[in-house]
This record gives sequence, structure tokens and C-alpha cells, in this order.
Amino acid sequence: MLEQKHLALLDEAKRRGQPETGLRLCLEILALSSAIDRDCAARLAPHQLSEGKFVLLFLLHDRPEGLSPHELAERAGVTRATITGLLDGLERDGFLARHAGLEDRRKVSVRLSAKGQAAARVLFDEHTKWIATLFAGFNADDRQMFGDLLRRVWQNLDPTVTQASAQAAEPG
Amino acid sequence: MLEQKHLALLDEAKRRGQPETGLRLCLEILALSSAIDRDCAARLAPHQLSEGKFVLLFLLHDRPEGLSPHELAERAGVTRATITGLLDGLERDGFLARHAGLEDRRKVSVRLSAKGQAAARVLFDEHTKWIATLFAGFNADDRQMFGDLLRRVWQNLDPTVTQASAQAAEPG
DNA sequence: GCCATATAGTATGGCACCGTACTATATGTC
DNA sequence: GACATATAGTACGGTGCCATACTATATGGC
Repeated sequence: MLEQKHLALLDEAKRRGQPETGLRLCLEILALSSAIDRDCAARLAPHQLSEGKFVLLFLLHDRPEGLSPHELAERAGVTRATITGLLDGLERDGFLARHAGLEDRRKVSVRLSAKGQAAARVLFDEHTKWIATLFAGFNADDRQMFGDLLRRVWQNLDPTVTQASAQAAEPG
Repeated sequence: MLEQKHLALLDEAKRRGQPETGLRLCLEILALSSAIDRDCAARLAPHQLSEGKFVLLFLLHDRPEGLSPHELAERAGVTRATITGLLDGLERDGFLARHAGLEDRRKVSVRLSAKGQAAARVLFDEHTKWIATLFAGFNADDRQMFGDLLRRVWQNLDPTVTQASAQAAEPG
């Protein structure tokens, strides 16, 4: 349930006579997340989609007026530059199209094609259903306990770095 | 404690009238891991190191005879191509050097410089100490419980994708 | 109306990862 | 010893992410 690099790290810690306390547990969290991400990527790849592209798809779903790259960046929590790249791929593969802005001529309206709409509709449900299966066998108490434990780690994280993905870190 | 994209996903799920069961919890695991990775990266960046480079550093530490790129790839759980890139950066920044193999002339022996040795020695301890602080306040029972919950999710993951990072998936 | 400034989108270059393809060397078989 | 095959390392191109810098358009102050 760990990755190679994690085993290596544990080995080195043992070699240095350090206790495993917390270390293994932390690596298990990271390994589980990576495994979930890999699994997610593997599910989307056959559709020519990545996780980032999938997010844009459902952000645009049922939104005939479209969204601007700027809004997409804010809601997805990535930079506008990243959005440009994802849109290039999605447009190339026929999931959406960029339309020139009418009021503000700097703006672009991004709208799903029929293919994009269909993909968003179907894949979102598939995705959430799949995630639900990961927690098969968990009752409300288990979930409560799990969430509490996660939050306790979260609170120990360096608060200066933690806020990331808010995109506008506005330094100084 | 969630990222923008996770909030968007939860919103969309709510809009579709789907239950949150498991979904929010899953996103919290992913968000926590990302936060830990970000924090880790932020700690290493001032030393011109990434997490991948850091792994190579401690794999090579106290190993005067060095390791080959091939062995590094196996132990780090990434491809040889990735190792080439990491070594390029580490060599450029003076952490290590490539030495021609003597017995097998295809092989290269990668060995840390004094700077690399020093960095590996200091940073590894810093790193594990930092991780330990993330679990401050956790007693043995908490850790046991946490690990059990993680393992239960792990077992629900698609077994065909789960094995990744073993590098040699040897298809068919 | 004019200019400084802000904003929208993109381009460019960097990083860490991958898959694939290539070169050089080693090895096993005949 | 020659040749098919395997292995070591790298090159190349692709992805998703970032920071930075650039162009076009909008806006506020005068």
C-alpha cells in the first residue's frame, strides 16, 4: 500500500534509527491519494480527458452562455495560463469552442459542444458513483471519525502554505 | 480545507441532487495530500530541490560506490527517463556527478558531491521531523484507527490500477 | 479626449512525470 | 566469432502545472 519511494524513505529512516511514528501513516495518506488520482486518470484517459479537463467540462455543463477562461481559472483553482492549455486540448478534441466576447472584446466565452455536454453529463455521474464505491462499507461513524482525523492533520500544516489553490495569494 | 475544484465538484453534485456520502470525505483526503505535497515542495524549493530530487539524494546518501540511473529508477518508482531529467538538474546544481561505469560500460555510477552529502544528511532529518509534527497529538490508538480507515479505502480501489509505481507493469 | 492603470487571454519557458524510440554495450546461441 | 536479443542511458515529444512577460481592450482621473 506504499510506493517505491515511500519504502525507500522508510528504509532510510530505519537505517538512521528514527521511529516510524507518524511517518508511515503520512506516507500511506500520500500513497492512497496518488492511487486514487491514478485510478481517476485511468478512467478518464479513454475519453481523451484528464482530471483538469474533466473539471472544466462539468464547470461548463448546462451553461449555454458559457464561462470565460478567467472564471474557469478561478473556479478550478489554477492559473489562466493552465486554462489556456486545457482549453487548447479540449477544443482540439471537439469538447468545446471559444467564442469571441461581444460586450467586452477582451473576453472569450467558452461553451461546450454537444459532445462536451454529453461527456459532462455521463462522466460526472460515473465519477461520483465511483468515488462512492471507494467508501463502501463506511457508516456515518466511520466517516465522521475519518474526517476528524484528517482535520487534525490539516491543522498541523504550515498555515502559510496551506492556503494555496486560492490562486490570488497577493504577496506583500 | 478543500480546493476550488473540489468545491466546484461538490456544488455540481448538490445541483444534481446527489448525496455527499463519501464524496466530501474523498475530496478531503485528496486536498490534504495536495497540501502536504505543496508544503513539502515549499520546504525543499529554497535548496533548489523538488520531492523527486530529494528522494534521489537520500537514496545516494552514504553510498560512496554510487548507484546507476537504472537502480535509482527502480527504487524511486519512476521511469529511467524521469531519472535522466532529475539527474541533469542535480548535476547542474552540483549535488552529484555521473561517473562512467568500469565493468559494464553501459552503466553510469551516480555519486553525491560533498554538497549533496551535506544536503541529504540535513534535509532528511528535517523532513521526517516535519512529518512527525503533522501528527502531533496523535496517540497510538488514533494512528491505528487512521491506518485502518485508509486501508479500507485502499481495498476498494480498482486492483488493476492500484499496483502502479511498481514501474514494471508487464502487460499481458 | 488622453494617459496611467487594470484586466483578459495567450505565449514562452521551466519542471516533473510519462511513453516511445534511439544508441551503445553486453550476453547467449549457434 | 557472428548475430539476435536484452539492457543501460538518453533524446524527443506530450501533459499538466507554474511564473513571467506580452498584446489587446477597458476604465478612471484629469
